[in-house]
Amino acid sequence: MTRVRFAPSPTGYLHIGGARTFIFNWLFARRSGGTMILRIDDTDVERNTQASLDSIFDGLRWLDLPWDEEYRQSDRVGLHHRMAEEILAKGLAYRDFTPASPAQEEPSNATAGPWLFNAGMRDVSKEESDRRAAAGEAFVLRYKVPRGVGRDLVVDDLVYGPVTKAADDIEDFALLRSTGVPTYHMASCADDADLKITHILRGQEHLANTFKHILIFEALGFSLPKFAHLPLLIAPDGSKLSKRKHGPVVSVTTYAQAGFLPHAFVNFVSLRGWSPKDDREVMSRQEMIETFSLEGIHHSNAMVNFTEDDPFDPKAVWLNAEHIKQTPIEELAERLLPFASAAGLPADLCRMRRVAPLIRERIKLLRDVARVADFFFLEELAPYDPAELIPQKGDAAMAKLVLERAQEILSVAEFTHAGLDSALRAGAAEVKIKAGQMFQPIRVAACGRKEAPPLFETLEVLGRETCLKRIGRALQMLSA
RNA sequence: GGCGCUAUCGUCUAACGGUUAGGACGGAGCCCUCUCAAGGCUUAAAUACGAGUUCGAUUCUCGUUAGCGCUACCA
Repeated sequence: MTRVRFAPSPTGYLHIGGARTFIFNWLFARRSGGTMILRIDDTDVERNTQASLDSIFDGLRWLDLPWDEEYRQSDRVGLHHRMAEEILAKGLAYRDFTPASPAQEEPSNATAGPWLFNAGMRDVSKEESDRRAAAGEAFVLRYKVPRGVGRDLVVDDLVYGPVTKAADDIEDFALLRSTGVPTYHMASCADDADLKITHILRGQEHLANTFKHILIFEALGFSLPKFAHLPLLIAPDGSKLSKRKHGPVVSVTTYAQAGFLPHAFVNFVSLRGWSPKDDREVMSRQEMIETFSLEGIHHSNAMVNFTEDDPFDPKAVWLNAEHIKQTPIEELAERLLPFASAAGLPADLCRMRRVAPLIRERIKLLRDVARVADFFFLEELAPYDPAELIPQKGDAAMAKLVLERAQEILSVAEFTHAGLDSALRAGAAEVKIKAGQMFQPIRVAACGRKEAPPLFETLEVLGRETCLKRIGRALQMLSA
């Protein structure tokens, strides 16, 4: 039985890269009929925040890919300690009493060569080590990486193939901090083993850590899970996406708030670093589950494009538009409504159901509803330039003529697409102008701008009363 | 610095060792059209560099270069 997990640490909001790791795990689990586990890796007490935790849950719930089991590492420290003790008892770890030095935490100091271990500490006798520990001296528990025996470790990665690293190049990494809190490596491996995780799909930044994890599994006598590392998502500057460096543009919440459809986001993110290899791009959830496989995962990093003025990758926006076009009207209306309300429009679901079909292929993000459809909901049109009322190759007199004629027509015309179509075209013919010249002043009068959905449907939804009122207002503006 | 990973149009990607190196986004142009969209068509745009193996290399090997990641008592 396949068991996979997504294990975020609540040290920042959920970002695109994390979301993709979750999505790939989810897809892999669903594809294989396995179990998807969410595990909150909150061992870094210093940096954990409730806000981050909330952001992670908000983001994951928004994706709408439900998981099956949920754990929190802080509930399981007993287990981590037991396993760390076991490694120590087996003589595969040792206490390092070297005091923590801030200098050592700065990676920039490592230019002289790789740090591998603190000299002397590996060889402190068991008796002395026990005595100093019993006396209350602080220590870091470190894994005693086999040295000088020419041992090679190999990760048989499901994506990258066999990757080898000499044990001599691996530093004596920490298992327990001097505070007694288990490190990520310790806690993660202990939990993966205990939760019987079968496949670990995670970002490639962990590929190098995997050798340490193999050592831990080995020390504990557990069989290894399968590893599959994912190429990184990078920013336009080429660096790995990071909340600290790139800010809210990489946050899942930013996409949600802009009006991405959750599945469009999932679709977009899945296509960075994975390909169905058959040129398909717009895919349903079911299609993705059926198509997903580790074979399609690449080895090289994928870029997510965003700029100061445009936080969203054009491809993501395009995919969102495609999914919007495929969304049934009723569902679309429901999803649009909160965005209209948030923009301060007095929108209601009933009216939105009629507006949705008119804007469905005119919006790329749900929030566009406010920009594109405001005039459907506003009682009073926002001020606009009366010059807009003047048709192509026409003048103010023509605009006036058109609007007066429109007033007469719309007072009596049947307010349906067909009725308005024939009545307005006939009107244009009577005053001997082109249909386009007839339509523009009416459109601007009704919508307050030149760009709008097709005229007849628009008038129909607006209704006779509103149309006449707005045309009257436009006429006033022309004479003013 | 050490170790690891990677390298196809601007971006995402396709291509049993044999293709005019394909698709998509974005760009440009044309068509359609009551505006805006949507849609249709056309077009520009890539195998990082150098060797080797081979009848033949985007594909395999080596080197160079470049990028990224790891090198913490962060994950």
